[in-house]
Amino acid sequence: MKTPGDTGFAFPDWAYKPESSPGSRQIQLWHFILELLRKEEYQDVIAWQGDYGEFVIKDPDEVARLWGARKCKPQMNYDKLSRALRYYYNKRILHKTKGKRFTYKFNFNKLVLVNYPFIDMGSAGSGVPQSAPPVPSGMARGSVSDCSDGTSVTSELEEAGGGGGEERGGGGGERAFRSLLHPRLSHDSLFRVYGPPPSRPGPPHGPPQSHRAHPENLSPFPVSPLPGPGGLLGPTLSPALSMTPSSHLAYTPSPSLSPMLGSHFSFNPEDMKRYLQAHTQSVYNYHLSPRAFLHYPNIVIPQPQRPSANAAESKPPLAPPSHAHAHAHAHSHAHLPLHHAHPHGPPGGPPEEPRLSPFQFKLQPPPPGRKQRDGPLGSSSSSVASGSAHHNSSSGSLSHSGGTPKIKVEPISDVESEEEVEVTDISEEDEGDVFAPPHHINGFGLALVNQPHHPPQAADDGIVADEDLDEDVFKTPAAPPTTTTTITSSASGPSGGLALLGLKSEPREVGLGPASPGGTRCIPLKLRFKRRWSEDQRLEAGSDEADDKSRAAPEEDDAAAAGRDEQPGGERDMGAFRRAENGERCSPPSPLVLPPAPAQRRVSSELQRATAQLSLENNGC
DNA sequence: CCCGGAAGGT
DNA sequence: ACCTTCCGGG
Repeated sequence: MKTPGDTGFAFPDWAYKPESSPGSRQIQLWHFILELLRKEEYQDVIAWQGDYGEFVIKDPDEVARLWGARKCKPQMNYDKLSRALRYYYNKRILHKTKGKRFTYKFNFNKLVLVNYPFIDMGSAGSGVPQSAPPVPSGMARGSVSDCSDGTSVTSELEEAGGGGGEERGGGGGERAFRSLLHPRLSHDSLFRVYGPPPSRPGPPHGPPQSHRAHPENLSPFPVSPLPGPGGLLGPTLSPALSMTPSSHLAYTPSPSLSPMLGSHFSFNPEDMKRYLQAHTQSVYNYHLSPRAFLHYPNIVIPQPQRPSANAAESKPPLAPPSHAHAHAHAHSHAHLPLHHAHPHGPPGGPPEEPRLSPFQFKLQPPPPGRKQRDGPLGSSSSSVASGSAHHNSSSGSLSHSGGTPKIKVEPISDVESEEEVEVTDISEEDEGDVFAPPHHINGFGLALVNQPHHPPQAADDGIVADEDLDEDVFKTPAAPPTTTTTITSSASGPSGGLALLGLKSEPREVGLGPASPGGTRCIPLKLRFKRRWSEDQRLEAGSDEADDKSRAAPEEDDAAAAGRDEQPGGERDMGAFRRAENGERCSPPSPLVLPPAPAQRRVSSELQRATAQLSLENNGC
């Protein structure tokens, strides 16, 4: 298969780097796409379709026009826009779904937003049913504390599901969890679950095509773009992420959203803590690699535990009971289906005001898989394919070597292959400063998550040897361990900074206690990481991109989806661009935002929020 | 259509 | 960095 090299695994930096501070940067195309995807108004123009993260541009000219409007480039057209999209291939943000016209797919596999868990990819509307992640308190417990290391996510999950949920009484919810947690099922289940969107309730415009969708749902992997006989999936759903079902679960979207929206940021340590907690949990829950923490190296995250206090009521989400179907809830590990969603379908709904989103992602290119031409001279291309290599070690975070000519390597077929992770940056950051500037935190990033699927040892598929993978992984940068260590050790005072939570958290906090039995529990951290990583890799490898055809193995992808829309009204062409709205987008120094978030939201919710945040509504050229 | 190189802009 | 423009090739 692919070379080991590709192990990659990790998430690309770009995914992670928040960058842009609130006001600053310009909107990026992928953000914009995501934004459009999340709004129902644009369903006829661009919509999720098929696979997770896959979307189709139904009206290329319109999309181009919108983009051009946003960027004030009237000359924009699909040809140009598509060129820009192609650049994303290299960055791995997107890839093309071969065989389908105007169809692309976000490469969010396993990506989760980490830094700011607020993404909202969900549907737009108001409440996306799925949006909320359950994460009841129980989850929380599970998540982090399970084992001493935080790493043992897996077990946690299991536990949660099986054991103890407090929630059980809730009825269906429990089930859902289980599935979620179930290691094996997890992926499959995940996928299948949401298939049926409740069919958009009130599709304002939407054509009801969705019905057929189901057949596919079952299959974990929709697999290729072609859904097979049937064809497409529900149009509105966003494949990208699955949200949790949650209707029953009580998760509350918590106010967090609001905060962001409101634009108030707070700097309090408390808030920070919460935020961090949330983050942590997310990480744990989703099995993020430790790197996820890198962003805040010095911070220690408090343990997630406090469940719910707030959660309870803040947003009434959704959930019309009725439609929610059983399937729907299932899992969520990573994906949420989003879109469609409005519970009530408020097409006309009152437009909420638009908010701006302060944050944006910044991307960075991961691996250079590409080549660039050497020089003008033309050494005619040597195509060396060598490949292997990649950077070596250390740290240098940046490649200082200026001169090295790059070889053009063809990316091995695709995406998957390379991902090298650049650890470097991490290290940089970690080590770099202890005190991270506060704003550092701003921004959210994406991180890869592992899905829990299999228990550590079992490699069902037999895809790859774990060890090998591990090695690769580790080899890359050695950071992980280090990181871990660092984190752990650093516990610091709250004052200026928060302390990072050690990976290991104590169980007691959560209250979970010993309940967990998992087998893994006591594995050393390192091992765990390794395992986890291995798994990840394995998954990734498998999954990859073959979207077209190859993928048989299930994986999970997540994608982003859209989230709540903020203004339904007609923004469509006209108004939107022109109106000045608050114009706040530029908030300057924003410190950080701290959402009170309940900590445990799942990815989906995270994504949702983030998206929301992204709201790129800028206008005004 | 789709792919990417190249040059240029911000 | 991230496109935007242009363009030859498949």
